[in-house]
Formats: sequence, C-alpha cells, structure tokens
Amino acid sequence: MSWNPEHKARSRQRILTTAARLFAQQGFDQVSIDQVMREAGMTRGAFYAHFSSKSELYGEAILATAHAARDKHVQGTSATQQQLERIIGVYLSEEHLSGETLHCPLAFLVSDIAQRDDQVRDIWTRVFRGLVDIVGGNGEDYSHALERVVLMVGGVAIARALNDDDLSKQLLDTCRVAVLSERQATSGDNHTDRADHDEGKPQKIA
Amino acid sequence: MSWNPEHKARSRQRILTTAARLFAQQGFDQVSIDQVMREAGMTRGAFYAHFSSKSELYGEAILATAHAARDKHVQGTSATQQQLERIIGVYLSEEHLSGETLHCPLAFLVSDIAQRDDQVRDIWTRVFRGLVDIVGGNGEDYSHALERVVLMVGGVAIARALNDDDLSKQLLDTCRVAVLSERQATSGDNHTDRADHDEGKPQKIA
DNA sequence: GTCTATAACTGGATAGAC
DNA sequence: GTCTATCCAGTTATAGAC
Repeated sequence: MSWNPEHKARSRQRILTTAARLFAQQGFDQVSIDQVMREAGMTRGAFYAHFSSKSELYGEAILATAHAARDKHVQGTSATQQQLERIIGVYLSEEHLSGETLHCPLAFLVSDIAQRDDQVRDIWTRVFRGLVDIVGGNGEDYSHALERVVLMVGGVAIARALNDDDLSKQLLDTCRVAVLSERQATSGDNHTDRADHDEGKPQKIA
Repeated sequence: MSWNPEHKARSRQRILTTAARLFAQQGFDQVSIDQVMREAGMTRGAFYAHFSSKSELYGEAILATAHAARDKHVQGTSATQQQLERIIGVYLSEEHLSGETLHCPLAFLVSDIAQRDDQVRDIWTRVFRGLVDIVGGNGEDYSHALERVVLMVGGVAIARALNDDDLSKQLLDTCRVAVLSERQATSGDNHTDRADHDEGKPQKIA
C-alpha cells in the first residue's frame, strides 16, 4: 500500500496538524514522537521519512499553524479594520484557551521557545513579527502595535496559566478592552493594503 | 557528619535556590533532580529527605523566589510610589532577561505552568495576584493593575523568547513606557499602606 | 540526613525487512 | 513509505548502608 505520490504529502500533513495540536497543549518535552505518530495513525519508525528530528517537527508545526490561521482570517494581503477587530475578539476569548480549535503558538509556547534551538526561535520570531504587522495595520507606529500584541499574546498566555476561571475571564476582558480602545486612541485611520510581509505570519485563532 | 538541627534547613535552602535558578532558566522538564542536587552539593538520594516529588520542589521554588523578591524590593507592608517605579524599571530591563540574577517565575514559566498540577498552578496564581496587588498600589481599579501586570509579565516573557536582541530591547522599552505612563493617566493618587496580602507575593527581579 | 546502588521505565533515534 | 526491533541515554523513585 501507499506508493502514490500524494500519499506522503497527506501523511506529512496529518503529522503536522496532530503535532501542532499536541505541542500547543503540552509543550515540546511532554509530547513524544511516538504519541504524535500514533495519533496520526502511524508508528514511530515512519516519522524519520518526513522529518529529521523532533525539533524540526516543532518548528514546522508552529509555521503550519500560523499559515492556517492567516489563511483563515486574513484574505488578500492585509486585514481590514473590521476583520482586525474580529480577530482581536476571537483571540482574547475563553474559547481560545480551552476549545478544540487550534491554539496560538505565540501565546501557548512563549516560555517554551526560549529553551529551544535557534532555528525554532527564528521561526517563532518571524511569526511574532507577522502578527505585529497584521495588528499594526500600517498607519500607526510600530511601538503601539507592539504594545497591543503584548496585551494579546501575554494576556492569553497568563489567562491560560491561571488556575482561576473568573480571574482568567476578567483578565481577557481587560486586555480586549485595552487593545481595542488603545487603537482608536492613537490614530483614527487604519487598515489599507500592504503587499509585503513575505514570510511573516499571523497568529493562531479559531 | 551533619546531625545538628539547622543543617537540614540549610540543605533545604540550598536545594531551593539552586532549583529556582535552574527551573527559571530551563523549565520543569529539562531540569533533573540529579542536576539540582549535584549543583547544591548533594546526591540524588538525599532529595527525598526534603521533598516528596519534583512537582513539590517546583512549587516551593516558585514561592521561595517570590518571597525573596518581595523581601528585597518591598519593605514594610506595601511599596511606595518611588519603589514601585524602580521595580517596574528593573523588571522590564535587559538584565532581567540574561543576568545572573534571579528571574521572575511568572514571566519565565508562564506557559510551563499550564501543564502542571493544580497545586503548582495555585501557587503561581497566588504569586500573580501578589504582583497585581503591589503594582496596583491600592487606589486605582483592579483592571488597570491587571493591564499593567500583563504588559510587565507578557513583555518579559516575549522578549525572552524572541531571537532578535534589538526587537527584544525595543519591546521592553515600549512596555516600560506604557506601564509607567498608563499609571499616571488613570489616577493621580497612588501608594499608601495596606495590611493584608497574606500569602500574595510580588515578582522576582534583581 | 546523606550516601551508593539499582529497579523500572520512557525517550529519541537508527537498522533493516517488506 | 511504513513497519518491527533494537540501542542507548536519561528519568523518577526506592532500598539499605553509614
């Protein structure tokens, strides 16, 4: 069985989506290659036909998650103002924390990344820049975009760590209000179209 | 050797400070009990005379770090306005990221905590509330204190993950300015004295 | 209280059959 | 390309000597 050309690509995709989910929920160390492959319907030996190491899989999974989120939430080259407000609302929602949906590797893996090799950290940094570009639109200055992304990514990361649902909810609400209100406080004009963010990716959401 | 009553307390303290440093730098999984005990000048077998599990050590190390930071930076029952501004400056500094100094478990372990058991997560949540109380002073409303702590903890966590020193520095600067300026924007009066924050602990800094 | 020694297990990674 | 079998390094935890 399975010598047709597209079979490998499908297998790889199954491995990636499974790994992305597991890594986001449990981090790098607590996910085993065996676990990923079993849930993807294969055995451990087959893994090395697709990736050369666990670390490479980790980076590719982060990238795949970011691509999927961008394709889902940003059509064309840039998000409109309306799309942007919706993204912020979904990102800073309780569903983002506990749903079956995919989770943002920026928030869910932030303190996992500092321990990883340069290749993985470069990917994460690129994805981070991609989200700043999207959230910043293009008109406002970079610092304000950075601040809002810190409230988004930091807010979700902290809300997920807290062992108190009420406090988590209050914190998400606070961050959502802050991100949305700070936007209109700094500049009235936003959105438009930009053409270049190359390999910059947005976050992960629904 | 070593049957005097204080010897055990000193051993425990050495284990705790060693563990706190290693955990903050490398996370729960990548630190072994053997490594902690060796660096503390003992062998693995001795560990279980002090703690019943690695997870218990993890929680106690977080708590010990928070206590040490509070004792160092907050004298009396509450921080003055001047102390507070200094704390924020030190917290959102490059030295906090890479120095030999102790690191804040809130920022360095934020996405590590979500994977741990309830006992550890409760401790982390308590320490988080402690920092909110300190940063919030007492006059301003809780939401603004939450927002500023998100900028502090989230900012440091993200700056540590980024593999680009310039961007890290810019992000820390942005967060520092935002935390300090947002404070005076919300309420003119701050600081005073409060008597109860019980087990709430501040962060970790210098 | 601290040590050595070891049990029982799981991890990533490779070799070779099909 | 995927499988089974295996190697080897590392983990937590316990038993028992001193």
